[in-house]
Amino acid sequence: MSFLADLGLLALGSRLRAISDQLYTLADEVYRLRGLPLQGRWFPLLRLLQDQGPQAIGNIAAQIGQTHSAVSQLADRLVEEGWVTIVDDPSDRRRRCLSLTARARAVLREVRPAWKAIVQELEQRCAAADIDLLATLAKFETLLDSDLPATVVARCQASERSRVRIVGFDPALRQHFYRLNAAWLRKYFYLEAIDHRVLSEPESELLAGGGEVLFALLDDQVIGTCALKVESAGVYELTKMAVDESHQGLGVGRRLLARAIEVFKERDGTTLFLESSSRLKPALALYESMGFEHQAQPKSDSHYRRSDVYMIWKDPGGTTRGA
Amino acid sequence: MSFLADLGLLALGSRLRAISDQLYTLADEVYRLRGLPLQGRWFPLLRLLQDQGPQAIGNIAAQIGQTHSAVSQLADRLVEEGWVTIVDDPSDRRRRCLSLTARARAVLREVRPAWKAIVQELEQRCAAADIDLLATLAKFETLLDSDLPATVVARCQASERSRVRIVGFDPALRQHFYRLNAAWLRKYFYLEAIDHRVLSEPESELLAGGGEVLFALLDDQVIGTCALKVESAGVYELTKMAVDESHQGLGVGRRLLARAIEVFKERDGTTLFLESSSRLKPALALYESMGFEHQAQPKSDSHYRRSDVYMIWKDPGGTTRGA
DNA sequence: AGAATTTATGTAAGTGCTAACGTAAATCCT
DNA sequence: AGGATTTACGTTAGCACTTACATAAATTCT
Repeated sequence: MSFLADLGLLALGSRLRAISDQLYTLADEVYRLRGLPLQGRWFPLLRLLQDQGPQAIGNIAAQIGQTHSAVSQLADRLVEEGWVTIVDDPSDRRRRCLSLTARARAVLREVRPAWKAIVQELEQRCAAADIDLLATLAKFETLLDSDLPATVVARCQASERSRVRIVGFDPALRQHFYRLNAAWLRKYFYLEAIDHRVLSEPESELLAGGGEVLFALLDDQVIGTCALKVESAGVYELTKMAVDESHQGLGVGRRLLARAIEVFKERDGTTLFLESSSRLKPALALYESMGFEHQAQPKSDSHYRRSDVYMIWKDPGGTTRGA
Repeated sequence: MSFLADLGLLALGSRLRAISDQLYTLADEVYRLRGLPLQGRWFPLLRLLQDQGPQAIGNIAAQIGQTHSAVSQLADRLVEEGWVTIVDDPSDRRRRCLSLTARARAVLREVRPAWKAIVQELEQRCAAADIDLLATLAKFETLLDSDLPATVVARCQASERSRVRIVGFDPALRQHFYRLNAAWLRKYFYLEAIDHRVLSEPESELLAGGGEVLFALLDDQVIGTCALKVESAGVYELTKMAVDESHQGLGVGRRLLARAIEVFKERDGTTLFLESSSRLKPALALYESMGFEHQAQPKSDSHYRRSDVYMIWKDPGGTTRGA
């Protein structure tokens, strides 16, 4: 069991559930020893009826934090065992009001001292251990209220963002250059012959001519890539940009692009262009934000049938973004 | 839901269970958003296998605080879904060791950042709320360890003891004089004719002759009774002593007896005797401890067929016990 | 070494709860 | 007023877990 404790906040669910079960069996054991024909799990419902009089099922469910189904089923059982009766609400014939039987009220009067004893004993032990569990729990509950999952996921992404590195070509990663590009090409279009050739042999098709292939790594995982191809002296094409679908939204594309532009500048390129498709809205938005400008007429000698967009990079001045 | 909070420590079980469920759905939601094919409930098992290598089922159960059945069933499911494999332990052919598949290990590597994000977010929020939930919980867990139910029941009894009052005869309680005595008589013997007469009409049979009938009340509930009957001038018989079965162990009998002796003294009685049966060991022990002494030969003119014990009270001196 | 006990696990049945669906009654909307 | 929506509840199926029992292997005890 100490393993769960070692895991800390991660195993909190399991630990709390275990404590919860312990508390229920504590109550059951006390009831049994006192000869009270009661079950610990009935407590919230019975106590609610005792404190606040007859209640409709949905109402009870809301107050004790369970579903109406649970209350409905429990109610059936308690009726069977003679603890509550169900009367139809005359003012609203959908509702069924539960109320305690005389016997239940009598037993509950007898149970009261046991409840008191449980509370007192727990309070005393908590005081001795110098903890205020109720206050701590109350705060913790409110802290779970707001939109935790989204916040956690955002935190995940921030951490990933900081773990992403952009690196140059490495033969060991060649397969990923193919894999990442093939994935999106197959999704939106289809692989053309030229794609297959370039993706399979980046060394001869791109690097040999003075181009570059970049990879984005998340730890040791390849999640994105893009390439620069030399079309003619000083004229570079940005191409074969792809980011793994499950890692989009991390800004990987932007960083690949920024690095490609750096490379282009380092090599004193004169023109940087790209060809794309009007169907790829998010990609186009990225290109625009990085300084690419749409050209009125498409490139005359495009290699791709899918491309209907032609953009040329204009240096927007200062470094828009660091690496 | 605030109803549960109002109940404080009593509804702790329900609240903890609710929080536990919330935490599981938090984890599930995070996994879903990150595209991880994992369930929150698998975490303790998978994490254990990841941290400590292949483990036998019983071992796992002990570490994660569940039954072996639960682990066995979960294991079957995880095997079906390709997360773990089961290999028989060669050194002990009863054991089946679970170990992670390669795929599971890969996925778990990917999950790690999500775990980290969850922990960090919760830690941050806890810090902001100025609570140390883990420390509080750890203390609370140890505080549940020792024998709580028995302690609580003892506390109940102590409280009842302080709420017990001994009162004189009241016509409104006459039925209880019959009820309490009939209960034990039917259990150990049977009602003799004389019993029925005395129990039905205590006023004429006991009080009219200068006797007394005492009742023990727990709040407004009659849980014990006993009577003094005048046999002849100054000679009193202690009789019709009965304590409700579910309220024995509270010292009610002792207090009834003590009060009866007081009454006997107040009325300047000369002899106080009782008749009983050797079968009623606990009662005899009480009589002895209060100063009654066994007589060698039984009373010659006993009214009861069941009685084979005859005791006479000898004042042990100082007041043994207050009321 | 053989019998008795303990240990490790599987299986079946049951409990407490939820999600998802369905239905009747009430309410809202012109 | 009459149709659309909402509300209150029941029902079913399923999950996670438990208890109780069964069984085979290991261990202990003479």
